[in-house]
Amino acid sequence: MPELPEVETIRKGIIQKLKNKKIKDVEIRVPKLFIGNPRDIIGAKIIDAKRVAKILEIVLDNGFSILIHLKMTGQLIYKDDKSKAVGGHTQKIYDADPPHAYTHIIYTFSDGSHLYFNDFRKFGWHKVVKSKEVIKSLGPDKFGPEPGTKVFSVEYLKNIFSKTAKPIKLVLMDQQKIGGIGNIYANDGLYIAGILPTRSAKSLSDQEISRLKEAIEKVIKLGLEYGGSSENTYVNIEGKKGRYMEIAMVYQQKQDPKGHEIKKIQLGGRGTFSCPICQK
DNA sequence: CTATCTGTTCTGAC
DNA sequence: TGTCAGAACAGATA
Repeated sequence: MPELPEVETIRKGIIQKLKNKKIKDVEIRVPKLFIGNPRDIIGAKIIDAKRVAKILEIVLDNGFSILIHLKMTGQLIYKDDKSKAVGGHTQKIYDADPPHAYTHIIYTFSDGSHLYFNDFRKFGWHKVVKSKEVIKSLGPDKFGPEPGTKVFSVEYLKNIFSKTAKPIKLVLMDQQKIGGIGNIYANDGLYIAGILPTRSAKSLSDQEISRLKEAIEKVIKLGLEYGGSSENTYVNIEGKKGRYMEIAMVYQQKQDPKGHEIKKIQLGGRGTFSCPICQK
């Protein structure tokens, strides 16, 4: 599932492809993944797409929004009647042209085009809520500031880090404290900053915190530039993969860019990668 | 075949 | 109230 750069890439795609489209119908094949009343969105027009951390919000012209979380393996793929979403020859069903066995929700627009939601693990969800109640429905204090915003300052980080002895990597991935960072960018961000993922958050010096802030913002920016990471199933709205993994420094790598051997451990149940030479 | 991974986050036990 | 394993699910990989 996407992290901030992946979701942001999809958000841009939605604006590009879906703006001003009218929802004619929605087919819900797996009811548990769709929360809310489909009647609230049928006949409405898409006017905007926003993002809260890793959650997408599709804004409609009738006062409702569709919130979408893709979790680990969710995909949103847009197809008009003539285009093929996924080019070329594919062996796996999951990479095939939707709809297929893992397509769980299908939006049909009045011009005959479709938006397909695929998710083979079925962790993701769609939820219809009033646009005004988006924050309320997600939980007002559930998302910390996002990298790249004014609130995401060295001062803010100093404050939250000083309060916990947990490994720094877990704090970076805690959505309540910081919004949008997942496993890939946490690993690579710490590498760029030269800080070991296991370090206790409160042990970071002011200088390290400032380095970490810059590193996180840099790695998120790289993710955006490369259209996200496609280690496994992530694709953008046109069904294309992102290229961040081509430049990933430690995440899922055997060696860092300098040829040092990377050490892999488990931290909070997640694969954690670091270079014992470059990170202290 | 078995064990262990996987871009996330919520829940329930202690 | 904080922390942590396990759950939700369906593969792929060694």
